[in-house]
Amino acid sequence: MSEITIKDIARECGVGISTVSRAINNHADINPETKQMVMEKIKETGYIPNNSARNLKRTDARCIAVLIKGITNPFFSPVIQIVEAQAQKKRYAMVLQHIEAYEDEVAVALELIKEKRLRGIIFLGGAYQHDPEQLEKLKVPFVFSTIGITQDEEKETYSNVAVDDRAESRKMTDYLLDLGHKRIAIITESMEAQSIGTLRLEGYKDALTARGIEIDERLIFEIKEKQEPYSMENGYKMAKELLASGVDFTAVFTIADFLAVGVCRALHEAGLRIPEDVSVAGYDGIPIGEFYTPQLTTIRQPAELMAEKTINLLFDMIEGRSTYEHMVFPAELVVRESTAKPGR
Amino acid sequence: MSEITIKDIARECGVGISTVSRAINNHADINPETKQMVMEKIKETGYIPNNSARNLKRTDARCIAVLIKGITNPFFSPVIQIVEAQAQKKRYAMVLQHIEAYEDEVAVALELIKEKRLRGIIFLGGAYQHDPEQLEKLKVPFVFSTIGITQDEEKETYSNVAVDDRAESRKMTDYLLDLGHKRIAIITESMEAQSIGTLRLEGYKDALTARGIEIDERLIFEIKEKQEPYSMENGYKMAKELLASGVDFTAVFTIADFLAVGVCRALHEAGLRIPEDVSVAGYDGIPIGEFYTPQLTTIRQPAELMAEKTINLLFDMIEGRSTYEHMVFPAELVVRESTAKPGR
DNA sequence: AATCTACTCGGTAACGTTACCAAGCCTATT
DNA sequence: AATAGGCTTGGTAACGTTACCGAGTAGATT
Repeated sequence: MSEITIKDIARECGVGISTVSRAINNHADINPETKQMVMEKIKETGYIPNNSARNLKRTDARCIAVLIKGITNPFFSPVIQIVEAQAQKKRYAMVLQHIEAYEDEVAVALELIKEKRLRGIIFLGGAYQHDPEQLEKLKVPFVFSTIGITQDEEKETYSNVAVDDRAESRKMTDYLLDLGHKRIAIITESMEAQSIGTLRLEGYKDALTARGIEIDERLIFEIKEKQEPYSMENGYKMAKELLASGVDFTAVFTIADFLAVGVCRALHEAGLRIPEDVSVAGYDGIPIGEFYTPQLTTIRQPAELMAEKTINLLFDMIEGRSTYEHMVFPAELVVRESTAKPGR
Repeated sequence: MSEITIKDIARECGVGISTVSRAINNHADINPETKQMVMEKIKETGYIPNNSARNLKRTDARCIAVLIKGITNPFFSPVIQIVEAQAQKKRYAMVLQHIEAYEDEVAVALELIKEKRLRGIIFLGGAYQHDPEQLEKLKVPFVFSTIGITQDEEKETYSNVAVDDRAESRKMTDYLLDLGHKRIAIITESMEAQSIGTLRLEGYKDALTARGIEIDERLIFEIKEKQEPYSMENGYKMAKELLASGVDFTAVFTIADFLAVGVCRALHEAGLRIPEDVSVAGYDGIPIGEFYTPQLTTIRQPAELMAEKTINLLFDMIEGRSTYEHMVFPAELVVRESTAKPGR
């Protein structure tokens, strides 16, 4: 049962273990013939180096991690792929760590750094506020991606790549207002979760107050569900609540496309036509929005571009070309079939 | 920059490193007071044990891995969550490894086993045929989940938890035939990929031949795309091809719900009504099918149940209560809005 | 008073690998 | 002929941790 080690290979080949190590790691100081002989033996025996031992000794481990909160979000999918591709190009390994909504991403990151010899971390999704002292402890370059930006000036201690959620949310709300909608319901995350949802709600409020429209709390629907807030099911449930409440509205803005899908279904079941009777707008720009009927009006985040900038920024930090940076990307208002002028 | 180690803790506490190790690992042979003192120091200094060193020495690592091909599949999401929860209950760590469609899952698994001291592996998605010799090398219990079952008797060498894709696919085809459809187009994966797509196509053919209907190759559309075959976009493209081909059909059966969504969109754009003009059926039972308009008729796999059985089976194997088993679960034909009697 | 047991604890040898140093051999240079 | 320097190679000391052995202390038993 005992595993085969580098020593076994060395013995079988009649060389020293240093030589085997050199063969494996593409070191310069080795005779090509010796190297080939060793490599053949390795392939023959099916030997695989023990990475724990490697990481223990090595000084130049090339490994980064991506920490994801909520793996279901299809928005992350291209991000992961791009990051992985770029990492591979730089000959870095990438580990993917999925964490639950209630877990503390920074604590998990700390463990991860020790375990692997991590050179960098990318955070996907999650809270936008962290204990600076905790972050300090990471001691490894890290980039928050898609976590929203705040107005705080103390944001100086970390890097992030994001969309200005508040401004983009306002953009969508302004668009709906421009269409002539006056009573816009919004379906958002629980305010307690310090996540992007909070910022998007702020943007909604900004737009209304800028036009002197009073904010009607009855139009704001908060999702209590903590586990997986951005789900179609939650959108469906909230829309049912909205309909049952009897409050007047001509448009629904959800802070995620998944929610919008659920809303559309609920409205459809209630016999309401979209967009003739009610307009529905989402946020994220996930693929389903393009193939749903009606196609969803949304705010599309430049996922691919952001992913590329994220990984590049991380490597810049790892290689000392940059300390930290804050990149804000413009998102795009994509007008499709689900929104129109109020019809009544 | 040097990391803080167990030695530092021992020195600071004025005890031996063995004592610190005992404190960390909840060993019995330690004075509760000493333990508390050490633990406080650890918390104070922010020390985190180096997992590489641990895994190198340890004999009882408690870690399993889940290997996923194609992370975007929402079908896997509940599976991962359930597996993780069960693992946690058993105090096992779980690592998630995402691999590309073209990668060899067994080879990746081999590396993973060495790196972490894996006690078991679960394969999600991927080919259903593997080199038995390669599998032999794993030397660690593993379970294939959702990879389809074959008729081969040489399947004796591994465990799997699956749905009888061929039979279920036939079930759907029979249902469409019973409705009165005679010309059913099928959108499937490339035959080269030895994946579930192949089995589902077989089921389709079974149903037709059983009724003496000749198989019309013009109704079979294979997705060439290797990267991410089960996408809405591919469904859309294939449906466009189907429409452009001018071949007659009254129903479309896709081997994945995502494909069905794309098909629906393409049909909608072509001015065809679902199900009045064309019936559309999917496979998988992902959430979007319930919230799409029209709601999709599909084959729903019991994902949660399968996940639970998978992880239980793996632990049975790890703990020696079982060697290997083949579990086949019945899937459910869910009839919803997207299918009806042919209308013409 | 002597022995025994239970409870603690420290020292040390691994675990499998890589980094580093020293040494051997050969060819080219002085 | 002697030295220098480039290629190769092997030996050995770490890396940070846990398993194991042995030993010390205290109270309980003979």
